Amino acid sequence: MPGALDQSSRERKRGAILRAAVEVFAERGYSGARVREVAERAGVADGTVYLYFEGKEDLLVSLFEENIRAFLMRARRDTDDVDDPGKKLRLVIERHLASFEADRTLANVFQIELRHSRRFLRKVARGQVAAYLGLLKEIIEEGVASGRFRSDVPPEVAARAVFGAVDELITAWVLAAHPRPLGEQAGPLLRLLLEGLHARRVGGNQ
Amino acid sequence: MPGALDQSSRERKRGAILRAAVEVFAERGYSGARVREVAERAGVADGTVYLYFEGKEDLLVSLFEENIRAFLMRARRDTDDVDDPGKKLRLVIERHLASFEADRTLANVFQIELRHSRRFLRKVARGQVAAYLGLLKEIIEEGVASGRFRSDVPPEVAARAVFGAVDELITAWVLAAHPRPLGEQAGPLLRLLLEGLHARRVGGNQ
Amino acid sequence: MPGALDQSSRERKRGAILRAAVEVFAERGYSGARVREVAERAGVADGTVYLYFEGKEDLLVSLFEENIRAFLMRARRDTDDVDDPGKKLRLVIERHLASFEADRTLANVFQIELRHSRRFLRKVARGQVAAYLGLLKEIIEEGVASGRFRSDVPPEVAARAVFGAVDELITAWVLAAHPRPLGEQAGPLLRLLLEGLHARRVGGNQ
Amino acid sequence: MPGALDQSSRERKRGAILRAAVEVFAERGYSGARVREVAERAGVADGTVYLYFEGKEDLLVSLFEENIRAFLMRARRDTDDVDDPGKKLRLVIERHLASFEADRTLANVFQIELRHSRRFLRKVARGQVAAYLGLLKEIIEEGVASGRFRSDVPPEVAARAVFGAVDELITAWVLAAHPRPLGEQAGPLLRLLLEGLHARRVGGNQ
DNA sequence: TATGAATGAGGTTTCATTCAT
DNA sequence: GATGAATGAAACCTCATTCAT
Repeated sequence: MPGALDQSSRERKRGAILRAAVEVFAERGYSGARVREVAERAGVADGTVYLYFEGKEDLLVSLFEENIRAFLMRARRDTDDVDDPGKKLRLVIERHLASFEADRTLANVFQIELRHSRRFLRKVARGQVAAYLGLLKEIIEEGVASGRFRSDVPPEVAARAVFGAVDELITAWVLAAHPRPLGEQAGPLLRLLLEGLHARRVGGNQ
Repeated sequence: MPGALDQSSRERKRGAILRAAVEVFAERGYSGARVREVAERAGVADGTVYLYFEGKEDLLVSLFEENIRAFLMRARRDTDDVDDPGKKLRLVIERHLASFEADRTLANVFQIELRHSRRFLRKVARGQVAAYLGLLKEIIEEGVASGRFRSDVPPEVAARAVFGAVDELITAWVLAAHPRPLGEQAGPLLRLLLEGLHARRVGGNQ
Repeated sequence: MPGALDQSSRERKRGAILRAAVEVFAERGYSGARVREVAERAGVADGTVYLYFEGKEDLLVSLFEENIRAFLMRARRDTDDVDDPGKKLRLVIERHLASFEADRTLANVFQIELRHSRRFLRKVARGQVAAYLGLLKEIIEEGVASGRFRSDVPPEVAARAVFGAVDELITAWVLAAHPRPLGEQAGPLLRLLLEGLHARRVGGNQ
Repeated sequence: MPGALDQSSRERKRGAILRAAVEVFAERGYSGARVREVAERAGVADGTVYLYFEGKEDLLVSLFEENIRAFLMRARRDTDDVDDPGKKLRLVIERHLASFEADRTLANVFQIELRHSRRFLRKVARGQVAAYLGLLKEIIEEGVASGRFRSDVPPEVAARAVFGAVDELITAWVLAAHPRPLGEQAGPLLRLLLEGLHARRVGGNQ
């Protein structure tokens, strides 16, 4: 089958371009990034990028979708055979934080470059992020249904608040010159979200 | 002093340009916005914009700084003679939500365009946003000191989480086609942040 | 006569603007010079410059015309009661070199900024420079008529060559980081122009 | 290597752009010239100019450097096997005049546009023009060493004077509405430079 | 499939000049 | 006369994308 490229070779090249894109986006920002530089680092010609992706923005979209899809799969697997919704939330958030802590370059792109325009933000918000919010909401709904979570906070609002809190911690970590480990912040954050700010009387909190 | 402009006249024109800028940024996004269009809507010549601002970016910076400064002043005034830190938090967050709900166009610019690049995000994060986070942190520290807030969540982390949760709700509201009133969400959000997700037994919280 | 400005006051202001212009042109070059800076240094408002000059270019024209007119008057007075055309040439060239050596800032403007465009160069070439070339030509023609200068070099060509040689020495002096005094070069230059490069036998020239 | 351009094809396009640039600079002057017009005349897109040159100024620099380099090579070849320094000078000057007479458009650019700013003038003066002055100086030094040229005119000064005289004749020719052939002026000019203005006794000059 | 030369749209900013006061 | 705020034209260059080879 001359001329035809086997799947794995295609995938390998595609992956190389995507990895180069993460680097360049992280270093130069989305609008500062040149397609040419992505191509160079991936070891292909400018035009080749367009054989694998629709354009510069598609690079960002693909980057995002593929990573978040993988994250969601792992998150769902993590929580599948857990019953306690509080524990589920803990597992998801810990994975969320850990995923980014493991790759600050990628975190940079996710927390910052991904949000560079309204159009893009909308696209992102409606796609995989909505799925992630959906997962959070499901967990919270389960919690409410089982009576473990309070029912006077709409799961929709709670899910967003949880997401926002985690997201903000990560953004701060990405922007900081000398960030403190994200993992350290999971415990306090969960205490806050699950137990609230108020001090409890005797026997206190968790 | 012929030729010289009195202060109020200057301020009026400056304000007109700034308001035009909010509109254009909201409609077209920061990079899609043209200085010419801002000038047109403000009823001045292109060059006049540069008599009042250093450039396109300064338009965004000024917009941001001036609005957040005003917000912070009001927030501090709101809370100055309140003792209960929980109530303080409530007042600040309510004002935060209300400020944006009052001007969706401005909200759009704040939640989205202001974050269009890392450089800008950093600038923003270090300036007035840091001051806002500082206010939240102060309130939380007071709460911890008085024993009303739990001490096992570092105020730094709590402040960021609170900010992130509020910020995310606003962003969702800005992006939504048919958003539900932000004001409605203040109550549940505060319940979540102050009391936590966990249900309390009889006589519980609130 | 209220409202009317006496002549001397007008002249004083005009002179101040012109002097400021020389400085600014010398420092920033013609196209780099801002009318505003000229006005500032002269201590007047931007618009005032236009009450005394037609515009930026007229500043340069006036600068040039007035200086060269003065130079020509002095040169003619210097040579009026000299008979020897060789000596006349010497006096004119020495004054030319000395005039610039006395004011390097002005020299800078004359040798460089004055030539910034074809249109300007033409205007300059046809005006006072033509008068200067005319003076040189007259002297040479006298020399030819009196048999002291050779007749096989058209005075027109000779005048231009003389001017070009002097002009080039001055330009080099203006551009040099550590220039040698211009005065030193008058002697050798005149020997070359009057006697030529060829060595003479015994008792030769000079 | 699909997509790659062979050398000659590159050179052809580069040459076309350079030729177009000479025309446009000559017609409109450096600052009046638009890159777009250069591109149009060369039959390429605006952006293509930037694939071959760094920018508008590089167009002028390249123009200059390449032409003067070629001129210098020819001049050195012309004089290589000539002994008499007077004859050498004649050959160089004749070539200098002839080169420009052959291309008035190019002459225009060289005599006028090339000198449009101090920065540029310096760059030009330090590069290939310095090499040309060096050639003239060498010839004169040889003449002095061999006793044929007088030793009381520093070769440095003589070289500049010679250059200035030639340069001025060319500039006049470029600016003139109805110029007289440059070639005609070589003889008188050389007589002046080699023999001087003074008439010689019996048997005269040359 | 891969290449990379070519394309060409697109916009901020400066600054000489004007003119209402 | 003097001021200085306002005007608005004008153009270089970049870079995502295309397409002939």
